[in-house]
Amino acid sequence: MEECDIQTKQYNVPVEATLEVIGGKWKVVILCLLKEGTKRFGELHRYMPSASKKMLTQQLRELEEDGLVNRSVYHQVPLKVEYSLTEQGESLRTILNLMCEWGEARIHK
Amino acid sequence: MEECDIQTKQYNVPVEATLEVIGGKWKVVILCLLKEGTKRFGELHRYMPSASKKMLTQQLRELEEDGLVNRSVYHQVPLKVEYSLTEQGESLRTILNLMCEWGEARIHK
DNA sequence: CAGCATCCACGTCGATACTG
DNA sequence: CAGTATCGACGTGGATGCTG
Repeated sequence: MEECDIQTKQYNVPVEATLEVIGGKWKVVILCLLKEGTKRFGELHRYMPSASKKMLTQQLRELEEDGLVNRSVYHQVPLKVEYSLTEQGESLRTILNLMCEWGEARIHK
Repeated sequence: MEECDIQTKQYNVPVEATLEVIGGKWKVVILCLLKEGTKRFGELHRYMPSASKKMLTQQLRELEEDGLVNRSVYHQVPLKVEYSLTEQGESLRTILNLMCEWGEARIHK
């Protein structure tokens, strides 16, 4: 991705700005898991086994850069890293909840 | 994509079922445009010029197959095709509205 | 106008192996 | 445990030209 300055970038449809940060392949899934509480890397990975560690790391890094997710490292052995929603991430809670509910409704129909 | 039977497919996180149908690169943008009213193919294309006709067609077809979008063909010359939300598509309106608002808030912050 | 068919460059993503 | 590094296959998606 080249330049992505959200301030200068032009959008014909405002929702494109939203997709820019949560449009990644696994991002909404990650956010849905984190809205239930802080989680460690391996824990996230267990919930989404079809995402490789590489993918998971990549998506988490981007979410962190965009200010939606917090990353806390505990320098102990074995290493421990925890992920959680930032305030920005929390502001998506309503949307995430609705998306989850919509999915459930679609499965059980 | 191979088998995608939503009834038999297992999801660790229910939102995956949602992403299965609206996770495509341009689907949410299309749905956001259609929630404002019926639109023709060319009209949609004008609102999202960075999506090729091929891409737009592909995404519309998938949305149609998943029952979110209606396709009406008027056999006149020149040909006229209109797209609109189905009832299933309408059930996403709240989510789409919130996503748009969230995007606008992020742009103007 | 609203597509479809074809070709092909490019980037994404998985697999594997290694590290602090 | 939580990653990083590297390689290479594959699929996505752009460009172009044609059609009902």
